[in-house]
Amino acid sequence: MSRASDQAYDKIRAHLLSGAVKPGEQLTEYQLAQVTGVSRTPVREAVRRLEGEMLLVRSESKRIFVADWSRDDIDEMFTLRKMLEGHAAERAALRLKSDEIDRLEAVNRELHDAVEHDPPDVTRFLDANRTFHEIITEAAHSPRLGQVLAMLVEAPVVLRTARSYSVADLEQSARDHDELIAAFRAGDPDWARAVMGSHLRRAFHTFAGAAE
Amino acid sequence: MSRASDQAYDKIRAHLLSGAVKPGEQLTEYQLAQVTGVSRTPVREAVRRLEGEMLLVRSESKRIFVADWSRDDIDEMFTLRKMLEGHAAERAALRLKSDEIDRLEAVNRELHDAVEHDPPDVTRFLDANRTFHEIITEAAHSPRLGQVLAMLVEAPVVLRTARSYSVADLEQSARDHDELIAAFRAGDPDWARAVMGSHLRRAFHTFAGAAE
DNA sequence: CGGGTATAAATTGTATACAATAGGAAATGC
DNA sequence: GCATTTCCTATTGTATACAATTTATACCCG
Repeated sequence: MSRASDQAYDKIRAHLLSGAVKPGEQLTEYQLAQVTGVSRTPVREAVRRLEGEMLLVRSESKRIFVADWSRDDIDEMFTLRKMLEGHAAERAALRLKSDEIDRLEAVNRELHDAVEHDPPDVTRFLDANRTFHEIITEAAHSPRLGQVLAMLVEAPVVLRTARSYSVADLEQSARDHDELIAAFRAGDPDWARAVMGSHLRRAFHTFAGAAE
Repeated sequence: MSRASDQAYDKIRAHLLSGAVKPGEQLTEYQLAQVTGVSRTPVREAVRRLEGEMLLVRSESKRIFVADWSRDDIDEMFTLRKMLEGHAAERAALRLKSDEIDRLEAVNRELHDAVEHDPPDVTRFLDANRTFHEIITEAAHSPRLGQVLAMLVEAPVVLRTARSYSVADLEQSARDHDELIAAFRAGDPDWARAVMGSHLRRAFHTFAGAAE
């Protein structure tokens, strides 16, 4: 994509995920143009993208607001992710080559490290986690699945500042990934789907706690 | 919705679905601005939306092309729809009130009429079909599911000009809908999901024939 | 001729000015 | 004092000019 609108997208997204702006808060194109240092034109494109990812929403009168997620919203979203990522895991189990699984293992080692750090490095955890899931989605060789998931995956992360991740949750996530890798090595699609399902359901309860 | 960008969206979309432009064909913003009668600015927004719905794609160098769907693409898309609309049907079976089911019946009568017309009125069929599925998605009360499905549902219709719908296919579709309505009346989510699954799989084979 | 390079054309990307619209505040009437 | 209308301001929407980038063409040299 274009340079300025990408820049705007990255900056606005980072801004939202940093927690510097609160859910429900209004944003204006002008304001975002100031912050990102580009004109309103590319800002508009970035905003549209972020709307697509449901990090921003528009009021009836087209004003821009930071998305505000209810517990039901989060439940719904994880239900969809469970379906779609479960499917992705199934396909990945049938397609992943051993060197790709090696890569998953490397990413998950990184993730383990982030968890064992004191205090746990949540940002590094989230980055590694994202990469881990992206590799699986990628391996499913299903471009539309990838596109659809892209708009679902990041959304709840906007809430991350609202909660303190418990070390136990992070550790369990890392262990889920370990088991997922085992399922991939075994080439067992049913196993992979099942692990992915429980992994995401647990994640839901972690996030849901933050939205009460 | 008389905003220029909405106008542009509707016109471009209709243009694509009319079959006036062929899959793989390049379009330019300037050209689309001429056709739609608005400036490039709203055209760009419309194009971005249609990209999101995967009716348009961009080359590596950001040029705009009419999406070209392979048989595998269509398969993948119907697989995703089966998952997501199956889920929607399940939820709808638990939530639909009898007056809403009445409405589904009315829409499906319209659909039957379109099929029995000689020759079958494919446009009316597709409109009624879209409405039918929208009511179900709506009844699922899952906004994100709705958003995700919106980008999947229309896409293969761009291929419709490439095939002649067989009357048998259309009739079977109408009967599938009848059975779906029965499942809703019974309030049986499993039945609803199963019918939706076979309905969409059949639809896949219908469309897949067009993409060979 | 063929290949590579310079040049022109086509296309998308960005900034900015202005238009349209919605929201809020002030003024008015009762 | 409260509701309603009017006007002003804030915000989004559109057109257009220009910049950047990519593709196509023409040209030169071997």
